[in-house]
Amino acid sequence: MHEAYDFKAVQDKWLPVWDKLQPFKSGSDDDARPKKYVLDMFPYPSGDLHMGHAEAYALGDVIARYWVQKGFNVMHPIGWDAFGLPAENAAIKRDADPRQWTYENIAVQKASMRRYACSFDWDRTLHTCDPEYYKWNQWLFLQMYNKGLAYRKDSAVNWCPDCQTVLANEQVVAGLCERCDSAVTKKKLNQWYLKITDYADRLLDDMDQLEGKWPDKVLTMQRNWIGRSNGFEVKFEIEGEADPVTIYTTRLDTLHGATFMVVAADSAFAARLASGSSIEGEFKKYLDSVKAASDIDRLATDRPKTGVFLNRFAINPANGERIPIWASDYVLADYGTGIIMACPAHDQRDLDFAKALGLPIRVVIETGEADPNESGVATSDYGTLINSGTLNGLASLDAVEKLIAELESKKLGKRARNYRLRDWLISRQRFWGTPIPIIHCEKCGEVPVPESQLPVELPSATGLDLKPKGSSPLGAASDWVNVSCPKCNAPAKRDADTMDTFFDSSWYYLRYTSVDRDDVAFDKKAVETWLPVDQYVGGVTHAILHLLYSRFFTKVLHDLGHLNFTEPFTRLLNQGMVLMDGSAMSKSRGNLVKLSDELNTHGVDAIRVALVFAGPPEDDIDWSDVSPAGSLKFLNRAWRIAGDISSKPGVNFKDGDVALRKVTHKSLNDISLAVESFRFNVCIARIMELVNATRKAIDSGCGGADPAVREAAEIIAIALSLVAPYTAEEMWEKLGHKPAIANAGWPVVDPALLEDDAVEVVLQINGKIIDRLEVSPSITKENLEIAARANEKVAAALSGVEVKKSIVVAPKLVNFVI
RNA sequence: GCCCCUGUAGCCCAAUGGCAGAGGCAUGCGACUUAAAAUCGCACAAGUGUGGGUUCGACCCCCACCGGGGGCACCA
Repeated sequence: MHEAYDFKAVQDKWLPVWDKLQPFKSGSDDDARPKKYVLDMFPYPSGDLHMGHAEAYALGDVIARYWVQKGFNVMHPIGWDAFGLPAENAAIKRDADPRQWTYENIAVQKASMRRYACSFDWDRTLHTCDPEYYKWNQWLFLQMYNKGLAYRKDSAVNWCPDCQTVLANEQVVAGLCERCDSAVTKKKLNQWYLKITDYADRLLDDMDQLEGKWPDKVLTMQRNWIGRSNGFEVKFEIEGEADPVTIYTTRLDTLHGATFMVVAADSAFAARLASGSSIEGEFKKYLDSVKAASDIDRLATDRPKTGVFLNRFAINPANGERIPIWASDYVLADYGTGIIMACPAHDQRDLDFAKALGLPIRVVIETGEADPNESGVATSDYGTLINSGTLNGLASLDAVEKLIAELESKKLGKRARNYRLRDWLISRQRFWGTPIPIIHCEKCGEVPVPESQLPVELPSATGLDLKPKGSSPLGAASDWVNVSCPKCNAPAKRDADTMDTFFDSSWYYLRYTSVDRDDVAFDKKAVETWLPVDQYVGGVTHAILHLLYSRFFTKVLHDLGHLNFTEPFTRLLNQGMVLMDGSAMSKSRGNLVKLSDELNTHGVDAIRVALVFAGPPEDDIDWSDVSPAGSLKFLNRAWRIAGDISSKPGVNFKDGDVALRKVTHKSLNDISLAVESFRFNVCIARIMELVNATRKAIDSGCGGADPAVREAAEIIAIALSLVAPYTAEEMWEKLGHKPAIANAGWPVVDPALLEDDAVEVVLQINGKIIDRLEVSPSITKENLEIAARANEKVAAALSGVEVKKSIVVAPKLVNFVI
């Protein structure tokens, strides 16, 4: 009778030992070993860790621990994304300082991570809410400010009425606040922006080097988000205006079909065209109705088109035609020039508008499809030009070339590009974030805080009303906000807004290299040693926001001379979500599975194994399909093997049972391949297989004293150390070794043992299997065919018939076509 | 509406174009037990969503459709 495996005792036994040995402390910058930087997305400290964290960190851990075993100098750090609204909301509820809530939660999560046995280097950790960290946010902001990459402007911004703060475009999902699901409205405000649009082309083009290393899904999402469009700008004269206006189109070939012009109703240009004219009242009424509509209304695609005629006319430069100008909300003020030429026959939106308001529709491209006048469906394919004067008969693309040449020579048009991407709005009217290091002086205007005065620390929250009210709570901290101008010493005020917390996370991966430095954001040599990140692991929820911003920051810092690379994350793994009964776990849904409960019931290792084994890492896991009890059973079986080994450590494995050794080395080979290709579920299946084979060898094969059995057990322990570190360490001790198994080294596969003595070859006639044959794996094609023809059943089938073709794949199959 | 991913035993999942099954869960039977749980052993099952095509040969490649998931959705 075996003693029972007591996971609780094993956990309590090894944790303090590892704390002392620190098996995952990364080496210094001049370590001779090749480096690997494995990075998990850092958590937001809202309460304790949950199932999603458990999965993500288990996966990252497999990778980090594997490279440690392989002898790499691995850096695997963790920190906390510690600024943000939840801390502030919790503080408001409890009338406390957000600091307290945040640091308490960090302590809770850190303790959980230690128990969860994450292979983090605890000497490299950071909290973005520490002044030692956000000082460098401010420094970075000023670097960008000095380069003109951070600027202020007035514009209608996304406003969340619930959070009482502005949102970046990326934080608005289908018209709703991504955080609280409130309907987002527009508000005219003066705000800080980062000029990410300057980097649009590079952000797009550099994705070529990420191809195959990042999930296609993420690359596609980023490409869509940037939304580069290649087209043309064309100037149109306006009757009664001195200067022509410019429109943007991707379909220059349809220029002759432009039967009207539409300007964005909420643009300054529309207001100017309307002002003082007879339709001004009507226009204002329309504009008011447009402004009242929420984003959700605007986004409804089946919404009927509306607009108002501005009683003005433009001249189509292609044919001199006088076309009416309308204002409508289906044209966006902040894309292109906010003015379009409308070609209803070949653009569905324009067609819908023309039909709704009774405007002419002229087909100018013959595509062979039904006439849009009758079908109501715009024909958007390229084709042959008609109704287009001298261009008639030309193919679309030829017409474009001819037109652009003419327009260019008359300075009426040129090739142009547009992007869906907008500049990144970073100011937030909240307390718990990085203060923007700018002082507003009546005389000098915006004055950057001198570098020597950084950080601009947040004042104490005591006495401040943190409740959202549309302006930053910092504005009320009079001791803090009132300062003298660094330039002229006159009384001035600090900028009271704080930065979007995505600013914090856009460069934290650089800071890990230099957490103990207070004189620089990051040490150049350390960064050049460790970066770029070799493997980044995190949720697909950050496919656009965080990953796009981080790529942007890396390029900016590169251009400023601080980095020698332009992409921060070489490889990216997106783990799936952990669901319960088909939907995301949440307290309100009542389907929340508490991680701490599961850990108490089944132990850390069993939970880690269960999560990793549940399926491919990028797939969602349904917890109702997961069996932590089954995982614990498996760990038990593995652990018992260590107790059944009766040979001494150091015994020569070469003297062991060859059959088992072959299984062992085949498994080892498969395990390595599976880990390196992120098929961690397969990796565990292979370990299970090896455990089963070893069990059999002990019970009914070569027995527990055979060196091959020890070899198998040691390889099981080391492979298991990637996923189930406690069980592995316990096995390692039982096998007579000293801790830590994390540093045992990855066993080397003996290629000679991967060769089978004999393999089974399939014999087919016309693709149908008629027999099997045992042959040597090194058999030649010729010999295999001879052997196949000699087979009784084959010979019988082939006798008297003509073999049209024989396919011989050594050493797998022979197929005779008759 | 457009684009992408996906569909294999009751369930989760494996299978460089070459014997559909590696592993697990669940289930059934047996061993141990006074009994049960745990444990151990054995067994069970699909012809790969549907219809075409390419190929000597297709879960794998191509086309269409169906179901599931995701992204984009007035960006001219």
